[in-house]
Amino acid sequence: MPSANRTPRLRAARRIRFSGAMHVSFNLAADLDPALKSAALAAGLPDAAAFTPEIRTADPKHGDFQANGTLGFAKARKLNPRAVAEQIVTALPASIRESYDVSIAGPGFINFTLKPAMLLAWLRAYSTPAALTAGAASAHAGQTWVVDYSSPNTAKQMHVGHLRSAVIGEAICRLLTFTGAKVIRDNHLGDWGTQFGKLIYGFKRWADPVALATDPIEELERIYKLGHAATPDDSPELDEARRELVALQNGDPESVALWKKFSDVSLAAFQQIYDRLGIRFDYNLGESFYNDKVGRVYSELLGTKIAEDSAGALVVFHDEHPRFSRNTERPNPFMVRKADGASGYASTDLATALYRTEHFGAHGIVVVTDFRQGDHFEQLFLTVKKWFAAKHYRLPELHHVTFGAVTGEDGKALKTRDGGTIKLKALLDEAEERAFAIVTEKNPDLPESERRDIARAVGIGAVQYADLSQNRSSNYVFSWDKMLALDGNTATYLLYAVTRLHSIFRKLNLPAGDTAQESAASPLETSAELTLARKLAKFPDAIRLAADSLRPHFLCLYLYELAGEFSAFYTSDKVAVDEAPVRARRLLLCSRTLLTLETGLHLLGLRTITRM
RNA sequence: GCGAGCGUAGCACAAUGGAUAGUGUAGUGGCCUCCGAAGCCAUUGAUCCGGGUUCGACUCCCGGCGCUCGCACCA
Repeated sequence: MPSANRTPRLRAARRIRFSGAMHVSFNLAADLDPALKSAALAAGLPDAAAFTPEIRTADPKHGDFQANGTLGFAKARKLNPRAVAEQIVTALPASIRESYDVSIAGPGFINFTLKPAMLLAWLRAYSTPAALTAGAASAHAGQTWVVDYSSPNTAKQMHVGHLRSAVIGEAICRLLTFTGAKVIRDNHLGDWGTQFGKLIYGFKRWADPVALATDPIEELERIYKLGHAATPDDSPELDEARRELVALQNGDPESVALWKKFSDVSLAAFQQIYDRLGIRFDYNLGESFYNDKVGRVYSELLGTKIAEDSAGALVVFHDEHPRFSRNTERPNPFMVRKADGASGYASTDLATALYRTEHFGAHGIVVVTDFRQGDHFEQLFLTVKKWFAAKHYRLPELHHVTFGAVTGEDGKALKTRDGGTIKLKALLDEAEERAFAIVTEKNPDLPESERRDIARAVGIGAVQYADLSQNRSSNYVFSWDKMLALDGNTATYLLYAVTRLHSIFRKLNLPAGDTAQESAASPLETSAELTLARKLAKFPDAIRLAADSLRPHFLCLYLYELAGEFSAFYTSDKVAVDEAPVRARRLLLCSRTLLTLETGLHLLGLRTITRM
């Protein structure tokens, strides 16, 4: 029987070469849509040109992908959906049949299950960070996106309410970069406005040089509170504070020097937080930067008759809109210039949108703030659209990424002016301390410096992940235990999976994610291997979902499930077995899982570690 | 008053109009002589109420109820 023995081996060898040479799409589901459309035409279905396959990733118990489109298509034409599905499936091109097991289920769903050989071909094709990046980079290739996030007020410490914008914004930046965009990170600081009159007023009276040297931002915050308390409405003190503001706006050297000092001190303090969160802005173009750019906004909005005078102020009504029309009980106009001639944040935001479009050539602008500013940004975007259309400026995509406010135990939003808010620095410190205690308990033999480093990654990661893993636009109540949880669907679980993977390669004395021995891999076989491989091949879908919707929690969910499949695989299938082909294919899975988890976690802004 | 967002097990969350609504945590019961138990396996438990659209609704529409927030010179 030598020939019978020989033939399959030859075929297998050819198969591998063939798989290596043929094009394997990064996003596998993308191949199904055109294939089903042409199958519908080839099957001669009535009105086949109108058929849309509606490809979705499927519940794993049904397969990898499913086509839902036959149901609606058949019903609308009084056809039997299962019969339609059968005609389409029969007409499917051979390439699809080679890659998938195809079945029809229930009322007419078409299910596609990737064949093990196709899974392996995909895993071989996307084996490096460069391959993943190249695969993902088509979505926003050649585009420039400006992301406006964090954006705290200067002269105040960041508190827990500032966390969400910073963490979500950074993850969005990384997702956009990964999908091919050139991203400009812009910190739109609140560094201009009436509060600086009060701050200078207070500074001149109560500044403590010693405190200013040791903890400047704390001292500035103290001074501002004093200044605010000392200048009640209609008081002569408030008039004095206003004079300070006018002096600043008129360029009085002493006032400008003070203002500059406040900004520098604040930025330095913010950067300490940003460093811990892995954030580095390209620009810190705060409101002050647009101070001399609002004049053009006024004249162009007036010239195009988009803005009008109302009670002495310059405002924009959107009469076609139910809420922003002048014809409502309590009109809510977009206030471009106040009656006293001063600019507000509407005018600086308009100037900002123009600057980002003209100077940065933005294709898209993303602003990350909590939902309370929803009306403002809706009005802003409506106004920008009319303005840019009237002046024939190119209109970028405008996105307001909202999220719920962080509230206290009473359900009320935390506010800076009230005492008792939790400082962001204190939160991060506490996170690291809790993580350090756990690391020390679990792994007391590691040197302290390494335990400290691990605690930073785990503790900060827990805080980041807590904010990223939920989509909710409703508020959430701040809780130390919730924010710093280290069990369950948390960063800890994902980092633990990463460290186990590193440990496997360490034990075998192979470089992390080693791919050298993969050619020896035998076909995927066990249930745990196949389940893990299927999950790995869904990475592109998770990226697409998260990047398209600007919702990082889709990526969190995917990574958590991937780590779960890995943990199950790790428990049931030993990697370091003696049979070389089995070991090779399991190491291939480990290598790819490590690559995917680390790539995904870095996209979320988390730092990964090799031991914990 | 007008409007927006939210309402899913005890608690905290998920579900791009699809199949038996998923997970964590807490509870219960198992699993370390064996690549790391910060883990794995099993199990109890839920869509605010009432209509509508759809072959199919947590999801879309209408009407209630509840919570949070926004509504002219603060940002």
